Amino acid sequence: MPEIHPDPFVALFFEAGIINQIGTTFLEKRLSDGLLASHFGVVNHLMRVRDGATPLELARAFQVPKTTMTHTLAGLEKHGFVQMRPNPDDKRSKQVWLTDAGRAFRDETLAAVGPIFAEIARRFDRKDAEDILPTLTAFRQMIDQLRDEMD
Amino acid sequence: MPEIHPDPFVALFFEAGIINQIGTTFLEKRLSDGLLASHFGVVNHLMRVRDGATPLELARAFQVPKTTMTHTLAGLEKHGFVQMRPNPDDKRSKQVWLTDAGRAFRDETLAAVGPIFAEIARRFDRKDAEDILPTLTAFRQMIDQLRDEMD
DNA sequence: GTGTTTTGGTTCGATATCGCACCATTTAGT
DNA sequence: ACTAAATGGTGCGATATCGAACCAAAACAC
Repeated sequence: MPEIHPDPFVALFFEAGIINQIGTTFLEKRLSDGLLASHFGVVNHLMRVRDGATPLELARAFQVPKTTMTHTLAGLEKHGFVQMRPNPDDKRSKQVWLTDAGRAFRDETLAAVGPIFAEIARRFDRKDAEDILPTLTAFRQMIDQLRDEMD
Repeated sequence: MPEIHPDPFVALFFEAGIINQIGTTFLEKRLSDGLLASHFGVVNHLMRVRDGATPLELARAFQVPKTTMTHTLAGLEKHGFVQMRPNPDDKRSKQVWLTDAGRAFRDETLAAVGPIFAEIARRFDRKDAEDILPTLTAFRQMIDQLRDEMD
């Protein structure tokens, strides 16, 4: 099943879909309770990009509808991983802050998936991955922009 | 929000997730009724890779659980886009065959998304996409293999 | 300043996704 | 052949996802 695509852009979307699917499965197999890849994604983002982000910023970062983010955040709050506070700059808005439990959750998850990434590094040339990354990121930014222009 | 990743493999999964998300949204905005990207994906696969594939083959091609594929196929059948027939080689199994309506659905959808890909091609160097594709595909194949070895 | 529009967020309902348990058939072991 | 294990598929239940409608606050008219 070679899955030959006439258009490289179509192929890009296809490969992204499969990689995402497999990556999500990898991650969720290592998570307990009712925790999902989306939960980890948000916690990770808060830790590495900006703690105290607003729900809408998070929704945009992951390109999901804001209703989806509301739901994900409710789950994180129920687990005690984040705390929602009012946004001092805008009374409509909120801020999402990590708790110690949230940081611990992130560390544990990273530890749990560590072996997978170690195995991936064993099987795939790290430099090859680094080489394609700038182009892939540029592509993502471009369609991101295109999406913004379309509503 | 630069979203800097320490590990290029992590970054690959991240970019794949966003690209998949945006691509799915692009596609589904152009679909009517209750039709989803997953429906189009299956029909497209049947047309371009192998008509008469079994449900399990399809599930593996898209790396989704077989229950998900059962559900997707039920939707396609309800729309009259595919027909399920018993597999003559294995009485447990089935074959999924496209109908004329299914082929028409695929053509209409391709026409509907055509302008998006035209715009993408206007904004991104096709050669750049072609250049990274082999590495991206190799990466996908590797994690695909890794996943198989892990259950 | 008052009315209009935009923006941040939630509620609600429909349905997609997926794990678990199950059945039927096929394959493997001996 | 006969049992055990593996495989293809479905039913069911829980929950994630997402669009539509909504509310409140903010930004923009003028």
